[in-house]
Amino acid sequence: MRDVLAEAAFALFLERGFERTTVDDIVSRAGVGRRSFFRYFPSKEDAVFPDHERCLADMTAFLEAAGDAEPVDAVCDAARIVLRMYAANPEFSVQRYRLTREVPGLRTYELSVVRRYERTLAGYLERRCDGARDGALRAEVIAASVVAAHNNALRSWLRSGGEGDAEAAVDHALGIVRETWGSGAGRPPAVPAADGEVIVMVAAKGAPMWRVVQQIESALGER
Amino acid sequence: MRDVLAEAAFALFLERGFERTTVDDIVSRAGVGRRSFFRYFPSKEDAVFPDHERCLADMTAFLEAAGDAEPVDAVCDAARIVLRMYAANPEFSVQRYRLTREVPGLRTYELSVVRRYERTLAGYLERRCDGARDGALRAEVIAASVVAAHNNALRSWLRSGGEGDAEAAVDHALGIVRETWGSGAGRPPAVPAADGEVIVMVAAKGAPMWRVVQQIESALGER
DNA sequence: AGAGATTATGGCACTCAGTACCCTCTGTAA
DNA sequence: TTACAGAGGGTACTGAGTGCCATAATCTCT
Repeated sequence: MRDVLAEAAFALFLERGFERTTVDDIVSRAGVGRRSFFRYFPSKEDAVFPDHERCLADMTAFLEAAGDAEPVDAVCDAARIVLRMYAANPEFSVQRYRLTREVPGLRTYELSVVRRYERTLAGYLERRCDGARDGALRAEVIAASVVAAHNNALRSWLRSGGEGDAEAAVDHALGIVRETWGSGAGRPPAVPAADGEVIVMVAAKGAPMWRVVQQIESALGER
Repeated sequence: MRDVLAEAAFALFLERGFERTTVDDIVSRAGVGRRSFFRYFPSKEDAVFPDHERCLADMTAFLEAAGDAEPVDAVCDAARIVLRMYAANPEFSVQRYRLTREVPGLRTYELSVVRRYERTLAGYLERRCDGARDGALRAEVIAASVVAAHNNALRSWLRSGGEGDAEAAVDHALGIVRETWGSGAGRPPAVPAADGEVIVMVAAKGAPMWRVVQQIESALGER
């Protein structure tokens, strides 16, 4: 029944637009009572995102099971759960994206959903950084970075009409975040016992941090 | 008149709560017609944030005038404009914060406002990184980081009841972002001509990037 | 099977935000 | 004075969302 309603709603939204479709239109197409609509969806907007609630639960469960994995890696992997939900139905996702772009009410609704993902990630990071200096701050900033990177890649995939490899695009975007916030987010693990190998780096004074990191990483990669 | 309405609305929201206050209540306290309310505020929520529109315009103007300042510094300074708006009326800001925490509709509205700030910052960064590798992606991630850091500090100041130095808290939070995304965001400037001074760093293989950056910075700071 | 309880669904009436349309009042220019 | 413009006010309407109750389907226990 939930599915019937969501399908009827989405079809009508595509035909006449979101705002020019009333709840009465939806329930009459679905052949159910008006009251039932609000039993399954607290608002008209919810019918456009019928699967986010479950996805959020998946993400929460994933992070609870994440154990002692590297925290930034864990939240990046958690973000990929969302991507996979979109990628599972490319046509639907693309149509919904176009709809959302045009309807301010849906944009706002989507923001509130994204915020919940972000809070979930930040909460996990905060737990993992418990007690570290600026733990909560770092957790929120990293979560925001992960979400922004994920959404940037996701949206450009959606804008392209669902062509190309969404996973690869998101991997690349998240790669930048991981490079930057690396494995030191939160409780910095003790520097692992080196096997004697060291890096010697020479950089000009005033060189931007970002370049420094890149140079170190490429040096590590070339070995 | 706008001010009269906003004041009447806010007073009632504090007394009875946001949802239990109707627009009719507001206009009758303000002594104006119902229709006039919607002339000044497109929605009931807007009456709670009467100054964001102007603040957004200020931010846009600031960034337009920013010229060739270091981009990350510029967006951090732009974010401080928002802080100053809050800090200008601590009592009001704190009360509004408490109200917003409790009313889902206001939280959502606030998200849409925050998003507009973020888009403004990201747009500026994108223009400044024009053509750089992953320019748009970096711009969005940096903007999200700045907003998250700013909001984290702002909110903890608001939670404390407006005590303490908000500017200092935000400076510290933004400092972390600047350390991280440094002056390399976007079009990385040519490494400045060094005056012969170099840094030599030794780190264990596998050391987290974040620690590496910290060590370099503390070495720079100790000189 | 059948009484009783529980749950899903439908219907009705209501509140209230937001909008379209039109009216009045006030000030200004010719 | 008339012509006009623009700010404010009033009325009626649409449509989302809610509370309440009636009804049908399903489950449970004996």
